[in-house]
Amino acid sequence: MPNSIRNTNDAHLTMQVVNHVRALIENGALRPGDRIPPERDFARKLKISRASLRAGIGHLAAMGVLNVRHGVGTFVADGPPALGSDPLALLSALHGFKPWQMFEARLILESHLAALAAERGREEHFAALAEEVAEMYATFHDPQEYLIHDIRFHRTIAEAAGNPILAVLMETITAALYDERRKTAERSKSLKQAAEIHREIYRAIRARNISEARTMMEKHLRMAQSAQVDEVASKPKATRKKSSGKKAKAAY
Amino acid sequence: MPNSIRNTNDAHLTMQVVNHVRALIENGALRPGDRIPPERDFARKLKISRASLRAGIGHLAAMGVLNVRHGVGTFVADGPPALGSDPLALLSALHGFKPWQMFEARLILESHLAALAAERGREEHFAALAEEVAEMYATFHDPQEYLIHDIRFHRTIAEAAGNPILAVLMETITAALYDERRKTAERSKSLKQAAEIHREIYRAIRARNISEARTMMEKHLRMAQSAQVDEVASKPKATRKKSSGKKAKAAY
DNA sequence: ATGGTGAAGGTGGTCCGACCACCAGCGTTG
DNA sequence: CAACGCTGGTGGTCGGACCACCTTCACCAT
Repeated sequence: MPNSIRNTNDAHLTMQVVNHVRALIENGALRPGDRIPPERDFARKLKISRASLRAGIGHLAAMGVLNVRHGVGTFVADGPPALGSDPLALLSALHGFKPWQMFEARLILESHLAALAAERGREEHFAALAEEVAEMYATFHDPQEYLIHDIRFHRTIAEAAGNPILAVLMETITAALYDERRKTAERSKSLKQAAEIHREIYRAIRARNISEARTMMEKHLRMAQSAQVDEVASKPKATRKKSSGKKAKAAY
Repeated sequence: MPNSIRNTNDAHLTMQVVNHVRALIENGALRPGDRIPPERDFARKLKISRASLRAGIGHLAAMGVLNVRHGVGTFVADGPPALGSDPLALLSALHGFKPWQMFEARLILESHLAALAAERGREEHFAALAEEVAEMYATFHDPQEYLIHDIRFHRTIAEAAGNPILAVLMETITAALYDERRKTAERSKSLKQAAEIHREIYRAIRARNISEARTMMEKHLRMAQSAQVDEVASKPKATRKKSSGKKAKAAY
């Protein structure tokens, strides 16, 4: 049985809810930021129980399409397109992604993004980039604050590249990457150095020097990688007691 | 409020379940293909209601980490790493991704993948690629069947590239892309032509000719794009009655 | 008036317990 | 020996009660 694409599992009703909402979005009845009806009403309207409706909403929320706020309501996601950070993190643990693979993926995406930004970026983007670079110089003594602008810088490049899909993919990877980075406060030494490179990237993009933008971005990311590569090696290998044939009665 | 990365919402208990399972996976207690305890038992073990547990499982299932089979049990995903196809399709509808952006993203990923495959691929991968190419030649009169091997060919390249993360991203995009493609049966004329190019890609990879592999893949994808670009243009623009200030009482 | 305070209503979150639908396995039956 | 059908276990659905959170607004003290 050559299951062509994907065995889109999931129960009937859950699927029904997902598709219903998808349809509402596709035909424009729901737009980013909009609020969906209260669960009780919506469930009644769809002729299903609230539990089933919630299952569907859960799926949409897990995929980052809906945004649920306790005591307020459920809304269609609006911010920068994103695909939930957890997914990749989970898959990472599941399939044993290596850090170098993460960096490689990021390198490929971001270098292209930089090139595209140099090619298609507009004045407003350049201004935003300059702003963030300035902020980085001003905060390289405060890793916490610096990181904010670092992220915004890369995010702005992705926006300037004019391809939201690539931007989403980049966000997904960097989110998974930062999960580890957030723990280790960077030395301000390398931060100042990083700010320098960010500035060069910015200049290359503004000058619409495509290959230079790509090259600089690659250089930057390689440095970032080697700077973070230290604090690894201490990952305890996943050990699993070879279940001795019988029941292992795991400690779930 | 500079929300750094993502506002990881979701309720307490749902989160608790997700993290619990994540922990089980990370420390090796759960591996791909394993089965998790029955919902009733698991819920009791975690001291939560079955409903809450199901909410958590729902999230994990939506992210493609768990695979629920009615009447059988819930399992940890094992197949080729994948990130659920719906998510991107949903985001697509939500943020109005253009087809050319999809193709651009795919082009970037797959061309790199082809290059990496030429660089790192092993004999076993080459053999599998040859197999699929042969199958394509044998089935170019049957679009349905052809598609299977087409997919497998690209998937094998991704595997040969040795970076599962990039493979996941590719799968995500192609899945969203095929959703539209499945509807339109391809002309066998172009399929035979496509088979030719696949063969050339294969030869380039086997010869470890990195730049040639990349170039051929780019060529192939560009042709595929223009071949599919026809059946567009008929997308009814999302119209939304500008709510006249009052309540619109939409037809959810 | 102004500003704080608390009650009310609406919304999502959790729980319970029952029942339905599906699947695999095994014994019975022809 | 093969086909049938029962049975146990598992996920799917239901409804309805109650909890937790947020917003609003009337009320009261300043």
